[in-house]
Amino acid sequence: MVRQRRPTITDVARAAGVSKGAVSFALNGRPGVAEETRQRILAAAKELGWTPSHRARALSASRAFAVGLVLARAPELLGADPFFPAFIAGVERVLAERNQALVLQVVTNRRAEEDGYRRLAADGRVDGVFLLDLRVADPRIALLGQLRLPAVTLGRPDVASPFPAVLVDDQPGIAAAVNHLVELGHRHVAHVAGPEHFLHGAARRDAWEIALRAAGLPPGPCVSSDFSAAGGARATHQLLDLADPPTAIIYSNDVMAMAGMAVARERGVDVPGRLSVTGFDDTELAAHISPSLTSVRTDPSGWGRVAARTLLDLIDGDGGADVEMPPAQLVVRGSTAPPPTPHPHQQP
Amino acid sequence: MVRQRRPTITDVARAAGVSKGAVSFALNGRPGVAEETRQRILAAAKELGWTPSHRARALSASRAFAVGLVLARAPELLGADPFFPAFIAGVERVLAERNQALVLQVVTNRRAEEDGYRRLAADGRVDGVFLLDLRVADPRIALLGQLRLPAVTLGRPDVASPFPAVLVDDQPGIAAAVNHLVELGHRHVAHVAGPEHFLHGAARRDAWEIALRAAGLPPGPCVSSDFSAAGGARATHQLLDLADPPTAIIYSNDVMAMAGMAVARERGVDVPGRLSVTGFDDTELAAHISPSLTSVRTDPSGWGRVAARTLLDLIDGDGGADVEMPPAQLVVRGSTAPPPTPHPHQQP
DNA sequence: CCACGTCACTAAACCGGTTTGAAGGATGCT
DNA sequence: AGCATCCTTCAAACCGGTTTAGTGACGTGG
Repeated sequence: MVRQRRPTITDVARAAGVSKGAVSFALNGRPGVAEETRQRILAAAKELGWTPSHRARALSASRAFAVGLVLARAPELLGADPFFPAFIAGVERVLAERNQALVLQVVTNRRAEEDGYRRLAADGRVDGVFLLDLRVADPRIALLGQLRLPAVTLGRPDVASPFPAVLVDDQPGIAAAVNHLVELGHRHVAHVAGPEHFLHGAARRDAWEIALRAAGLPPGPCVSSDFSAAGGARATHQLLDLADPPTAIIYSNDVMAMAGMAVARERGVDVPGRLSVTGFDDTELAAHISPSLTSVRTDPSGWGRVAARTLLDLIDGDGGADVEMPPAQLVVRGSTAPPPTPHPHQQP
Repeated sequence: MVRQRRPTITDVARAAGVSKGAVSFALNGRPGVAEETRQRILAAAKELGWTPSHRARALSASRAFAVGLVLARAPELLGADPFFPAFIAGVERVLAERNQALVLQVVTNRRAEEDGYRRLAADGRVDGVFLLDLRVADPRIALLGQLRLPAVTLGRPDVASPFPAVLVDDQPGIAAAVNHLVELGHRHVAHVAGPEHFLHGAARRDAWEIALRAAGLPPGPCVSSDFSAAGGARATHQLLDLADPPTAIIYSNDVMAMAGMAVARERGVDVPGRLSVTGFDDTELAAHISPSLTSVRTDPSGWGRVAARTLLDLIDGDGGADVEMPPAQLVVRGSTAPPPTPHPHQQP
């Protein structure tokens, strides 16, 4: 026999010989239902294979039981970015436990991004959202406030924000990379940054500069790029074209670092013999290229878990406090080494 | 003045001096409403800033207005896989046009994957799903049939399937890679395959074998791996350890190919001088490593668009036919070259 | 002048849950 | 015995849309 229609709460009520209300109370473990009746109801529900309709519940509770994520990425970057899938995986783990769903929107430019949030809010598809890739003076903070959509930011915004933040500190990782290079003897350490309008891009740039100054060294040249392989290659050419090229380059992500290593190689600049290179993210591939890439290990999946927990707590009305994540760690591999020894006549 | 509560259809009806039903008819462009009245209603709606509640509509229409995607990936692969973000971007583009949402579930093992589909179906969160990474004798086909959940498969299943398929043919791409290598003079072409239980892994392996046989050559050694950099490195060591190592290796994805190139380099085997290498996916990084990677270009974003269209049409009751996608193209770069010339005493 | 069809619109039912207010029955206390 | 109290249960309202059945006004043809 084929089940034509999925059973409703009314069917269960009829089967158990009680009212709809009683079924609802029994299912949600609320007091006011005799234990014996509760058991009878639950048995009837199991018998009929009934699961409460998420749609009906959503309407009744005025809740979506879902959270949203709007992702704005240039199409060419989407595939290469290791952050976003891992972040989502972490988010999912928490959502699954709490029976919530993740509604994803991928857009390819900023204008569409704000529309994405608007749509999620207008439709009431989600109860809250994640705010990633914070930008300088990010307009989305105000937008979400205006849309009355709870949110959690990844990183601390540079504008006043009513939302809890999951604080990821890139600074120690970059500082560790700088110090590692300085200890190896480098005095001329350049940086290939991410886009300047991203807070994390700017933060890594600042961390690089501060760490160098703390070591008593002038910051070397810095080139802003876009996190893509093509961009990393371009930036590397720029740096190596300089009259006084750096002996080490700190890249703001692994993809640019890998492209940079290739550029160096094509130009006959040995890595790490004549140029040391560090990445950021510690992607799986970083350990498996040649030379293997010294990089800063981050934990996007862990951030996702914490961000999800924070957001759900915020939606439930408790919580709302910032959470500090452990700092990123430097993983030293084969792409960093002492700088080339100076020419003999320069030695003391 | 702060708007406390979002307006409902009742508010609009009252403002326009009509009934709820009239508002609904006007909004949905259905006949039976005088043009003048319709304008008045739409004006009132705009005035109040009313958007129909997606939740109420979902309950009433017994539709979720959303589609689902359950993604099963080992955690370590999540970041490196260029396919999935691009696919989703393509999907999103179509969904946004039609005001549908994408509900994502990421799980890390198969057991959880089936539960993922079960949950999506039980909650009625989605009206249909995408079925990716088809496996040999894939149990999910039967499961979805049983759950009465419309689906679209990416690739043609090897079991009877009631669902439309978006047909992606990896075969021409692999064949082109093989032929390219054969034309360069290679006679000993190995393959590093993806996991055997994936249909696309098996398909690429078969394509490699068939193309070699068609060229009158015996298939070289084949090692199954897991699409990860670590796996690609292991497989490459295995192949280079052979008494009669191949002069070319066709990898089933770019990540493994890149790791393989690194292994070769570490072992002092020049690429492409002594070993030619091809990848699959044509990730952005492929063009920016050294030597640049010859690879097979695929179009996951295009597949996503077509898959989304097909699924939405299926849900709407029309369509249901398979769609054939254009074959993948070989992109020749620096990692392939003629094989090393044989030792003099072997020459005629 | 009446029967009939058409059009514009309304009232009410419906989707499937949750929540509230009240009723009924058992128990305890005086 | 009478009354307050507690527990269990039910009926009905509610969430905010869509859809159907029905009503009144109007125009037309016989």
